[in-house]
Amino acid sequence: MRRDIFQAIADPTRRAIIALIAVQAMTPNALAEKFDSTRQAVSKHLRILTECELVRTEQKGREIYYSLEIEKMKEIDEWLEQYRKIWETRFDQLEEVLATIKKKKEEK
Amino acid sequence: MRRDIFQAIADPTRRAIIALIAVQAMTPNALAEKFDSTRQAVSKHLRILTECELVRTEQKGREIYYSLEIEKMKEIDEWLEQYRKIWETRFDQLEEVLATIKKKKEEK
DNA sequence: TACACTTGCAACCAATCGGTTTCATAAGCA
DNA sequence: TGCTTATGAAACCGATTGGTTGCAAGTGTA
Repeated sequence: MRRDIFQAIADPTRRAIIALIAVQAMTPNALAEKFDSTRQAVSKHLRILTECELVRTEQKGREIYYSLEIEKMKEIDEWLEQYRKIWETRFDQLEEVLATIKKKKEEK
Repeated sequence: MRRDIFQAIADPTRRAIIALIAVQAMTPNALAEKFDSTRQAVSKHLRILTECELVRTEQKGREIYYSLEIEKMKEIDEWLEQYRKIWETRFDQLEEVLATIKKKKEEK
């Protein structure tokens, strides 16, 4: 199935997983302990995260360590960029307005 | 129903709506013309966007203009901030490594 | 080899999602 | 006052989601 990073971060449990493995690599079992749901449910989330290349895996014996593919997170940042431009422009305009007000005040 | 901004941007049609109304306020009818689905489907998306306060509405006669609440988009930026820190740190570390390599080269 | 542990996958299920059609309401216009 | 236009809400539907249980495969260990 075609996975999308925006769909991946839509679920709060997956965002929590992302936050955890961003700090340090973790096994599915260790992750599952942090949540109320079963290990299999966490495993499903990890599969979704894997499908959209948000995580990296490293096998160590019979354990598999999952860690965050931070580069992929930049995709969200890139998407956000167009909107950041807008709010920065608005902020600049606001500053301009404030500066004008201040100037007028000083002229009085 | 409790709405979440991450859930709101998960759908590609909603992201397209966001992109359109970021540029200029639009009516549901005008928006629906841009998509293959019905006006009612677009209306549903607008309701979801409204529920999580991502859009602002302005009634003009019998038309309702929808525009983007850009401030709300900052929430995503704030969430992303923790990860931006990570990739910027990694980038700094990479720069450091490159600088060291360069230095060693020059010492030869 | 036998057993315990870690993991992924398949089957199933209730809830939600994104879409449709139908209908009700409100505003402009002849 | 009718008629058209713009919109939202409700009812319905198939697909998807997030969860479960059960099972199979691979790895470490006594």
